[in-house]
Amino acid sequence: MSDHSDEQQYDPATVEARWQAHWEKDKTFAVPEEAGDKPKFYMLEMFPYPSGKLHMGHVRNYSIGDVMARFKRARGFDVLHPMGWDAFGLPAENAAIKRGVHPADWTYSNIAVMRRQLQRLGFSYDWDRELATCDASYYRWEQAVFLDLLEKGLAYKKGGMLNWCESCQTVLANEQVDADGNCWRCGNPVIQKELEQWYLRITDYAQELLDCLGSMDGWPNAVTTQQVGWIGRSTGASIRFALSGDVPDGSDGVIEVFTTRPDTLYGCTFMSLAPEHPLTKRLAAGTEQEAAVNAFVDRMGRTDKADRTDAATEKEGVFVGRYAINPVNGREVPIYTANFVLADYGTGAVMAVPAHDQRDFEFATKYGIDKVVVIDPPGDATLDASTMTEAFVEAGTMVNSGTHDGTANEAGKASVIAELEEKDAGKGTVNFRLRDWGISRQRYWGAPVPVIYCDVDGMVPVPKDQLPVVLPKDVQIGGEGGSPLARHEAFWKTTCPTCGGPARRETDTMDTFMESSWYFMRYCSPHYEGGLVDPAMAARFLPVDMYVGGIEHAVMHLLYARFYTKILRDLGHIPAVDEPFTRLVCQGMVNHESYKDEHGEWVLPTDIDIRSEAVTVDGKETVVRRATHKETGREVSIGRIEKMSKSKLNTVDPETLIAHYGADTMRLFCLFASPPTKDLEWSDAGVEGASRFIGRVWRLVRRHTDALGPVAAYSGDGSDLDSDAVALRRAVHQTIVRVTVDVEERLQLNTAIAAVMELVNTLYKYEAAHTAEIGAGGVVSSVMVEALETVLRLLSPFAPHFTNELWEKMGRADVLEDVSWPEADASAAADDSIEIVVQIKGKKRASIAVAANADQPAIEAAALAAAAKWVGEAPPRRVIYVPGRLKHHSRLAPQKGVGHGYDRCAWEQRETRRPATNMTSPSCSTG
RNA sequence: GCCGGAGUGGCGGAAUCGGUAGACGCGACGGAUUCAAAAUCCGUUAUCCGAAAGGGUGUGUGGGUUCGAGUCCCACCUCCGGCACCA
Repeated sequence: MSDHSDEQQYDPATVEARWQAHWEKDKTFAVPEEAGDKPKFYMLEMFPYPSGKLHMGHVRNYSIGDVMARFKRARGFDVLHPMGWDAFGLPAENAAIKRGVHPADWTYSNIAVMRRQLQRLGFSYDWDRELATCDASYYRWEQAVFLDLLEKGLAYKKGGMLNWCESCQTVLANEQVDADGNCWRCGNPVIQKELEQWYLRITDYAQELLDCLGSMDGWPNAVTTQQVGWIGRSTGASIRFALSGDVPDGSDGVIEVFTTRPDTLYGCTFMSLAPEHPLTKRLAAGTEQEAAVNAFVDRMGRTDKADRTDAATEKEGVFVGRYAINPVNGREVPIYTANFVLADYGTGAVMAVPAHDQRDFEFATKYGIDKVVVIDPPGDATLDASTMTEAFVEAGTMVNSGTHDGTANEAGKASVIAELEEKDAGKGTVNFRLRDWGISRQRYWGAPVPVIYCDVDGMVPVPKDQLPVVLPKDVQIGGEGGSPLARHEAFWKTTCPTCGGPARRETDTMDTFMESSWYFMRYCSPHYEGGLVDPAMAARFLPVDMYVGGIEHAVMHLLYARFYTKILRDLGHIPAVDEPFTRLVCQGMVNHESYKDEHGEWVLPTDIDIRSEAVTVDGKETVVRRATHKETGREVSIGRIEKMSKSKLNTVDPETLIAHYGADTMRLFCLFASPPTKDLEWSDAGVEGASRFIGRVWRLVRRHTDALGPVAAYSGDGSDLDSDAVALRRAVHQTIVRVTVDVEERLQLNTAIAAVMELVNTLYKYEAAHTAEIGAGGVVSSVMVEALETVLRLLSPFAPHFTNELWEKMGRADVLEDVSWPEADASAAADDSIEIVVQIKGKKRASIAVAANADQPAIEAAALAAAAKWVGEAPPRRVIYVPGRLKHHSRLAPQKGVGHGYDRCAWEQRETRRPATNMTSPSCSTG
């Protein structure tokens, strides 16, 4: 009610709106057109899918990025910090089916909502660079690149068994099927379906994609190791086995296998083909096995791939009725087809060595096939195939292997390959687990593949001057299956660019990961008409210096984007860029407690009341949190802390919280509650704490602006200050160092905020002890102003609204976005007195305060005196002096003029303390 | 099974190069202010023994290296993430 308290009370809604309007009007975050003297910094966060509204994960992701963008700006960089929309994709189509909204309308209205939410959070984006991947002005360049890839043979069409999601009605790339064989997006089971589709030859780049990982120091280990595993390089040999007997139709009489164990070739006793291998049925044709093989292959074709390739599935197979000849020992081995052999890895055929491969062992045991030992364990032991219970897969010495006998098996790999090469029956080779990237999607809401089919000329690329192939808006989107484009005659009916005759357009659209593979390039020159990126702007801004996003994209988006970067480099668009993202930060998940009622149903956090109760358990008093339902009053059980998800009803809505607390509070909480790379546990009490801190700073600054009016910050050398003021300045300048290191080097934003909180606590104490002096307007006032200004400057990247408001209230004419990052004054930050901890045998026994410039003998003397009680009369046997140890700054106490421990002195006096007669110290001896 | 990551007070988390474990925040408790409450401000808060001074114990478990270990080494346990019949 009183005007004074209103003035002291911080009102986020009005203050934040004011600054957001200012940034928008002023285009504060636009990058200068021309590159000047400043270095560039390209700060990027993964752009969102416009699903409807922001969730907490977005708030956290973008808060982290915004701190870095604003910090780098203050550090003197030209910061490129764009935002846009990953706007193609299935949810738009599903919404259309469910609610009758057109995907475009749904998408653009979601974008409008989410853009407003982002602006409401005060992020420092250059909105003039905003892009949406569903705009034809964006995807036309993707289509142009596709045509280049087609020309170079890097894009091709191939039929085969594909991952198909029945629920999404489309194919999926291998990366998009999770470990349980479910769709990455909808979670429904993925089945196999025979289809033709478009692929990009990512396998051509497998080696480079792998090689570069080794030097990508700015990426988290978790991501690079995942990518290494996904690429899955293995070295071995390809070996040609000739068929025994007459050669069946359609075969050149040879079956090639890939193995990583050429050293076991002499132990090969059969061969296994994938059921889908082109020779499987042909080999069986005309033999008495024909019917059995056909039945087996057909049955496998109907079996779910996830089940078939589950390691727990029992191995089974059928003899195909023919034999192959082992090229090194001439042994005739039976050929089987087996369920566990994968058609799309290696050649789809494997040589089987049951004694040294567990899968082959199980298969051979089941079907009574010979086992031949060719590797014996190190030492004198020899293996007996008839008594083995499992395959011997470890290193050993080669036996039964002709001239290789006695060779260590590792060396034998090379010598067997040499023998194969000599006999022209094989060679050393490398295989990758990575498969080509399937990019066709049988859906509407994506970028059309720019290709036309003509009965006369076959597949004809759309001429570049006819791009873009625009996605038509007037489509019938229904759930009846098949792509809406395939039912849209005006779209697919066209004429052949070559012969002018009637032709049909490709109705597949591209995987949305295509768009997200190069959007960061388009941001460099989003309105450029001459190509996908203006070469000058690409040269100026690429690569991205820091990229922040979720780890769920470790092998999908992040692998595709790396591949696409290399493609575009080789096409000449970005000649100097090998890798897109110099530093990658994967932020942790946002988690929240989950709640269930007595029926085991999930309950919303907003529907319950939580209270703490003191209870006595086993005579010990502890605090227990209990929850009750607001409406029913029934007890609700507090469950595990889980990732926020709609299904568990444990989400919190950013919009509501922003309306209540303001953007600064939300940002501060997200950044303070845990370091960026770790999971964050949502806590309403924690949000309150962040809000309280802002209020605390607000009141502190307002008290002084009211009392003092504009006062210049202290600029002297400290010689005119008393010890308390010197100590205060020391705290200020030490905080500058801490925050700078935490943000710039460690990306430890939580401790950066904690450091400012400490400084604010110190200021409160100083204020209480020196009210009169501060109000007097003299040098002490200016020291206080220096401190307050520093707090605002250090806090501005985290909470830019209220800091700007206070900056203005302090009488500053500029805005914090134009104020450079504070520089610490080394002499002001230096301690005059430091605390030394004295350890005896590693235990802390005393601590002494010494002058910062005290030399070692003086410190040792003081330490000895302080530790006299422990050392006794005899001199210590050994003194360890550890200079220059910076310890945490937690014990700052400016009023007392006590510094903090930079040095340490440890004492050891093993023998003198414990006489040799002490039997409990056998290791001691009298010197 | 293989590959990553993590385990620290009642809770979220600090501890930068092997050198004072528990910064900062939350919660709790006490005090000030208030008619009262909220808000705010101040203080206490790992644990055990002790009136205190002081001391013992303590970073998932068990060993080891070191004057000294949350931090390094060895062997485990638990949880999270990824991959998994890739020959």
